[in-house]
Amino acid sequence: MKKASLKDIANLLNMSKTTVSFVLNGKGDQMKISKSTQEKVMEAAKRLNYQPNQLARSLSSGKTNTIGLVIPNIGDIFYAEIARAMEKKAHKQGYNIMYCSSEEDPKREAQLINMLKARQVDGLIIAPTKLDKTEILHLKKENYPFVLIDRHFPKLDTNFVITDNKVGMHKAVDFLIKKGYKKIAFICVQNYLEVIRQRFEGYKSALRDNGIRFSNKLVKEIDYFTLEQDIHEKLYDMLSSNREIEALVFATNFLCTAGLAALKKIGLNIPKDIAVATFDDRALFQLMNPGISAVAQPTQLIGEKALEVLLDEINSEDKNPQKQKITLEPNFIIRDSQ
Amino acid sequence: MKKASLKDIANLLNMSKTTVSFVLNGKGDQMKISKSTQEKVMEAAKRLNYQPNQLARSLSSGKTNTIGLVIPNIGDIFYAEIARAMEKKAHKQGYNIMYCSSEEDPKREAQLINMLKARQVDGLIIAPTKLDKTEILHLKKENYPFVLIDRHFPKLDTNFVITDNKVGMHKAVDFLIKKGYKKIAFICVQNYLEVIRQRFEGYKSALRDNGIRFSNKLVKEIDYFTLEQDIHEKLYDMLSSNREIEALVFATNFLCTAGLAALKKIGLNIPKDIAVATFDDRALFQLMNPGISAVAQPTQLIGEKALEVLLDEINSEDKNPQKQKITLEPNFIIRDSQ
DNA sequence: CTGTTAGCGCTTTCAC
DNA sequence: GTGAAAGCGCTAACAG
Repeated sequence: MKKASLKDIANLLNMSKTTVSFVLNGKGDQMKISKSTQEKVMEAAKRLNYQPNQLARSLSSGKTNTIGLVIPNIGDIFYAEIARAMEKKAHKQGYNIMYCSSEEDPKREAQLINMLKARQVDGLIIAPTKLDKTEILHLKKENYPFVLIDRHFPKLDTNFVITDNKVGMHKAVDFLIKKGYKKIAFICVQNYLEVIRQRFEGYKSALRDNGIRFSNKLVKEIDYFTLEQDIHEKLYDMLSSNREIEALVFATNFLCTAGLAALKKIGLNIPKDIAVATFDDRALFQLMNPGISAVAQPTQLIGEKALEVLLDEINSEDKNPQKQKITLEPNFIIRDSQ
Repeated sequence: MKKASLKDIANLLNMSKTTVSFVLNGKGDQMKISKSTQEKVMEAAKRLNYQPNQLARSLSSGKTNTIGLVIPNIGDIFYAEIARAMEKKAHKQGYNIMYCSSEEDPKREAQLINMLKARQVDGLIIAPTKLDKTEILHLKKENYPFVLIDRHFPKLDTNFVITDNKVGMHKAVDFLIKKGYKKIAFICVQNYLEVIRQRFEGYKSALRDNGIRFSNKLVKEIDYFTLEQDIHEKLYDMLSSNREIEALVFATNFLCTAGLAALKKIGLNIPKDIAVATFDDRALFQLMNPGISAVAQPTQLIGEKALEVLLDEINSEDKNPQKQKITLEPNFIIRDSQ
């Protein structure tokens, strides 16, 4: 049997589509449609198993009640958690999320954004992959509602929800120092993004606040593409030429996992031989032995806030409302790695 | 500036929408539209930054080129990998995936399926949460194209792509036994699905094949909703009251991660004090120390196959084609946890 | 080669 | 209280 449409049920009941539409949209009373008519409509709808066609509805109303989410990688638990929190909240407000994973590919990201726009999503939430702003500038120019998460462009006036990378790293390093560690090395990636730069700032400021002199020798930049090997070499060199290094702070979770593997190979014991802390928490760090202390970002809050900001903008009367710039504070989770 | 529509560019060029539509859809040559006209159209489209409205297009054509994917949990890497493989393949064929996570809630699942249908997705791929078949029966009755993954209903004639759970678990347990372990406990969830039942079968058949007597005492059912706590208590009870248990086999990856955390708290060393193996692999299990041996499902294949089957059905001339039932064989990956 | 026209299924204004 | 009719933006059969 073919799917029933508004028209079908109108025909069946010898009424107009208008009436049926009103009733089905709960505007029956408001439009003063008689109880009996309303009942007939509801009954027929149920009997025909009527399901409104969202496409038609959206085309007509100009609203899809869908928001698009573009993240670099669904497989990454960090983004998965954000997505989940967002979805839950969205659902409560009658919105659906359309997730897309750009797989860290800027081209794919651009495609996805366009696909979502073509599908007329009411707004976008994006964790941009690259420093390439063109796509974002486009959205801005078109006045398309969107909010950036995780990463943002300091010079652009856009909505964003990020975590305070500097503060997070400061917390970690400060804690180590208070624990008595003084020679603390900072391990990061080469050619780093804004995010990493801020973490670096946090590292330096923690040293400064505690009266410890910063030394460039304690900073190691690792090549992302030969991660495992490079980190092993650099750590080995640094640790054997500089016996006094007491702690390692990693700028990202993947650096930490690679670094831990390297330490294991080198034969160093945590925390006996060397202390460790990292930015970005992972289930792994909790399960490991010893547990690795980590700066955890408030993923749930990020997801919820981002959605909130977006819906604010979507539902705003103001055509071009003030952009909301939200920076959340991360937590340092203390485990047994120092 | 308002978004440009087909009509806008037709008006601008003093042509009909038809012509413009044909050109923009690449049917220009086929419709023998003059080169000059085509160029004019393309140029205007570019200049106006024309982006077709998919809603309108789909409403008119009856095709959305979107397929809906309903999984129990995006946060689960198992589904994330399936989704990713599927997405990649879909993209190549010009389809988009709309992911939805039911959060293991049957009500939510039903809602999502209906939402996706309302959005006129061309087909559905579903990892059903529960044993309640009503939603699935509905789809079947309506002849809506869909394929089940991961879990299925043996008695229903539907497309599905699953892995052979029994064989997978048999491989794991058999390996442990061959390694010399005899007292092997099976840890699963309460109220389990068909999937778990099959894994349980695999466990029992491996014991049987090796002449080991099955004991109910070695089976622990954990409450999904208080996982962490419950698994800790039950493992603690079991292991302290039954010192001879030599190995733990987990029925799912989340049971295993929770179980490992519990073992760590209890203070047991793997594999010295106790051996471990699990169904479902995760990156985590490889990174950990020791690496955890695991039955790996061919997630990528599942994703690709499921999509293939679905597209077959969608594009089939036959209104009610033969259902494809695909069972893939999992691998047991040996690491250092025994 | 290009234009006219009738939908797709729904919303909503205006009229009776 | 209810209906007619104009659109939303696009496709595609048909006409010329």
